[in-house]
Amino acid sequence: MPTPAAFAATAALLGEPARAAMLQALLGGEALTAGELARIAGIGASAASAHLARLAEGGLVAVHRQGRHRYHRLASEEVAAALEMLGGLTLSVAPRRPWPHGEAFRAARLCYDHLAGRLGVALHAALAGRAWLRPAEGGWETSAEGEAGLAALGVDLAAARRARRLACDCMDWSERRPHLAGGLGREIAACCLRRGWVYRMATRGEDPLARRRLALSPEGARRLEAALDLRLEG
Amino acid sequence: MPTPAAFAATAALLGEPARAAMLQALLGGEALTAGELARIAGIGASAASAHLARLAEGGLVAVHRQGRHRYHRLASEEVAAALEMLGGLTLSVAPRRPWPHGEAFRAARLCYDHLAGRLGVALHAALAGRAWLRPAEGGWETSAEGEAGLAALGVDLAAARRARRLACDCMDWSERRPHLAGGLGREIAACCLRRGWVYRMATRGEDPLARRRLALSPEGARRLEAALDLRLEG
DNA sequence: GGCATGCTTCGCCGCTGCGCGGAGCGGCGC
DNA sequence: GCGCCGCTCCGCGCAGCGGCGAAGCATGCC
Repeated sequence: MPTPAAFAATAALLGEPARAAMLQALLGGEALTAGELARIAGIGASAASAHLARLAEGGLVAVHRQGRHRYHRLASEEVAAALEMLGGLTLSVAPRRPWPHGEAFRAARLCYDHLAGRLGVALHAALAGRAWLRPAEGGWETSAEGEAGLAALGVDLAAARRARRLACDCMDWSERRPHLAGGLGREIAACCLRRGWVYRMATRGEDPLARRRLALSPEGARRLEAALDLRLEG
Repeated sequence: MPTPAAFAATAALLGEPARAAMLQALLGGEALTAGELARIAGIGASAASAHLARLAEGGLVAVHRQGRHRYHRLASEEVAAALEMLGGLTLSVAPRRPWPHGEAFRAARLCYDHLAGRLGVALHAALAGRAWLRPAEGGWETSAEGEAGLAALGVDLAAARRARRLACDCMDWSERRPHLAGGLGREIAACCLRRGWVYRMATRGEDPLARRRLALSPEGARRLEAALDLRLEG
């Protein structure tokens, strides 16, 4: 456990409206430029630059320069998990009027780079319940059936294994049960998006939350049910 | 997902050193008076009072007056889970020099009112692995064997069922796997403490973190191994 | 009743830090 | 080369917040 001072320093980075807006936008998993983030946060370029410098210094975002743009993304999935958890806490301690994205968010969304919401939780339960995954040190490992099944779905297992962790739990604030994160969570999400089984409900627009909302296509529902007996009531 | 402003307001409550110190102290699960918290945070009584009022207003702590004392505790286990997760994030983004409690904290500690660390994670794995628990809506439910086994250990199942949630996961920052929270998690911890199977390594002292550290007694190790085949390398 | 204790309220002060505008720097395209 | 664009650095002003001490209120003890 860190010292209170170090803990507070990290929390303070999240506790400022402009930075919070930027981080929430980055939870969509896309890398965004400083200018986009400034517009999202509703502040000028210079203020945004200072905020992003502090977030990078604090290890919460990673920067990647490309030409005259600077692309920012969350530094790790720990950051994403903490943001999700704090978002859930905020909803539970400060029950506000229903937020426009609330219900749709609960069905299916991206949590940084992996699937969350009822879809993500159901997928996690199906993978563990059918023994495609089994508990391992620090998370989960794939079983033989799991490897075969995932490969048949088109998941890039080699890419998943290159991640720092193959598979681990990420707490889902809306379902209060874990969904799958780690390299495998990322690759499953990438596979579903690539094959059109799930798709973003908005690809552009100034609202950063809208881009995180996902919908399951009929094809996707069919394939997931066939492979994993996964059924969503929605 | 909350609005960025609401999210930031909650995070800002955590992002102030004095408040962070108070909240970390409350993670020990004991209710503390305003005066104790002021001393822990190293500030005067009036400043502490203002901070505690804001924490209560924000829904992070609950207050219970008893005579001329005001006892404060964390408002819910969601708060505890978020604090633990942010603590883990802080350690991972700002790897500091080893903190005196670091290693001992990883072995066994209290996370608000339930067991955490290697002990907590091993217990969770043992309960699920031996099918004393099975997945349910919003967390876990007990199986018939589980109820018999837990009752034989001396866990007060009736008290556990009175909680808002019987059993759910709480992410363990040091092990990166879930341990057991909810009413059952609380009662298991209470049972182990009551029977002397685990004990606090410090019951008094100004260091709030020291009180969270737990040790497993030889008797406790024996009983848990007999009942659940639970073995800790330590 | 009288006094000590625990906590809160109030008023004040000082500082941190957020935001802006302007200038500076580097990359890109005509 | 020149101009445009994205981003960063500098200096300024302002506001919010955290800290303290003194006073006020409630509770408990003798």
